[in-house]
Amino acid sequence: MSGKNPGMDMKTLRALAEPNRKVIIELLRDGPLTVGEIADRLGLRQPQASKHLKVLSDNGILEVKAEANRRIYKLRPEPFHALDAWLNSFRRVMQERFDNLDDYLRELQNKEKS
Amino acid sequence: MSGKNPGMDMKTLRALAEPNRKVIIELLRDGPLTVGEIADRLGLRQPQASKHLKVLSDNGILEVKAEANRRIYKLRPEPFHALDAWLNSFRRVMQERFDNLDDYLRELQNKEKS
DNA sequence: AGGGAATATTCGTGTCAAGGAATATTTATA
DNA sequence: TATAAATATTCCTTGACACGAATATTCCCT
Repeated sequence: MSGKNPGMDMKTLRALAEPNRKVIIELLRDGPLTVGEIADRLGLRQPQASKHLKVLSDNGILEVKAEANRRIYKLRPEPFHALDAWLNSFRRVMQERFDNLDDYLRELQNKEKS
Repeated sequence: MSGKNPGMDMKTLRALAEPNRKVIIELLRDGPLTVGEIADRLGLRQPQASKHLKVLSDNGILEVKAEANRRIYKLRPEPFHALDAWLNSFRRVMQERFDNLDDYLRELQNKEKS
């Protein structure tokens, strides 16, 4: 009941774990952009840019607004909140005040008595 | 100078973006474990577990301590700090007080006057 | 209406990584 | 010392996916 996990989506992680997509996201940090602009700044050809943008949208990381000819992509906050929540479940790890291998070793010793 | 990026490692993201490895990490959140324990709790065969653990160690996410027969794996705090720092660079996005598509559209309009 | 942007989609190809099975290595134990 | 436990490594196969090139679609403008 209390220890319910944030439950980070694999979709999000997999979508972010690609170099070009990561750069796209970092670009969009500073505001929405069109496909063409993104392709330009990344040195990508338009089709590849579109494909990556599709992956990112399909996974809920981006949202699109059609403005006539152009499609304007922007970041959605939700996945970042989710990632943040997940990351928070590692607070103990980050504070390094959690392990003490020694405790664990002692525990192992005990189990061996069976 | 001031706007230096956190510079999130691709290695870290790629390592996390695999279901089994993500579960491994979530397991180790609660303390160090041996290969066998990890394999058991994940329903993985030992070789696969070892391989995933190798990927995670090679990317600096885990560290190993050899204790006789066993190898005890535990999380390293650094990559989580890095991820946290990177995520923080998306604060504006998470607060949703950043875009206003309208501003961008106006900007587009201006550029079109050339 | 027609030509040209801006964007999306399809298809084929190559690469890379995860899984399975088998084997090697180290250490404990009888 | 022989055997078993714990872990790592190798080889092979298969599936996913990123890229390139080409094409389709939608919309603007003259």
